[in-house]
Amino acid sequence: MPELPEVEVVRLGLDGNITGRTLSDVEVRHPRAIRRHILGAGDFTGRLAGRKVVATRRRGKYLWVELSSGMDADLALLAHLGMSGQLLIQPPDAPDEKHLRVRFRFDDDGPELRFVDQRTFGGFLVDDLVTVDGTALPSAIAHIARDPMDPRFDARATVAALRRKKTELKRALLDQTLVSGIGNIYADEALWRARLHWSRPTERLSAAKAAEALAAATDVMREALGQGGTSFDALYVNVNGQSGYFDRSLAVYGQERLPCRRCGTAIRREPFMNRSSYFCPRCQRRSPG
DNA sequence: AGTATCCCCTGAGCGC
DNA sequence: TGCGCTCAGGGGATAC
Repeated sequence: MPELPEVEVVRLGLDGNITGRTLSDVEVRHPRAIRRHILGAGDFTGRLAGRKVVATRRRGKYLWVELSSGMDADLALLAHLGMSGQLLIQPPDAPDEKHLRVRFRFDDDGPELRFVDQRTFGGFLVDDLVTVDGTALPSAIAHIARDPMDPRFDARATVAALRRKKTELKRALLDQTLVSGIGNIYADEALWRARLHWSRPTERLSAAKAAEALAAATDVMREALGQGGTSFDALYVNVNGQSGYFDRSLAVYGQERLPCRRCGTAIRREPFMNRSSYFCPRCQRRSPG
């Protein structure tokens, strides 16, 4: 469940299901799921056993759980879902999923947490918390910018930073060190709302239009969160395996050849960074106008 | 230093 | 049927 709304849906599910519980056995079923934990599976499981989940957090598309650690320094279990990762709360006797990569058991023998990930782009690490700009973050994501749902997100500063870049607007919106949480779906939706073409050079963008694009991204992600996120298929589900409904509200993403909701022109798809950009060729011109 | 491309993986859908 | 190709809500590691 990759973009901000989907990750937040997962975080909320984790919060209600594992906060206050203590980890016991952790089973790493696929090494790629912990490839970013440099010290390996033994260290990973050893550092988690006996730790209690005290909070769940998110920045952009990353989420983590803060673990009580007694006398030690504060620790976090950091997760990224990649393209196809799911975090599921399951009864211990539920059959293993085909792509089960990590199983987290708790000392109450209650429902377990499972990481299921078809493409293995997602994964975990146990990390130290550091303070960056007044906020505690796992050190591995110290470079990730605040996302638009962060109370301390600075829209003006982000607009200024965006306009200092020399790149295409959509690349900037996807740059997680500039603003985090926006992915391919919500970038396209935001650009459509702001009537901007994905390839608009950032240096030729007024502050007002940059602010509009950013506000549109914020709005569309907030709306998507309200609908439980975007799911086209069973890959994108909450911790209980349920899909969100925002796919019904998408104006352009995945809508190639369908009429634009504003002007009726057929939505187009263009190659973009080995993926796609969807846009309305009439509402979203390459040049200002 | 900042930006752009490559690459990691599995599976679904399509044309032939 | 099966093969080969394209495509998929990501980001890090390199290359320029």
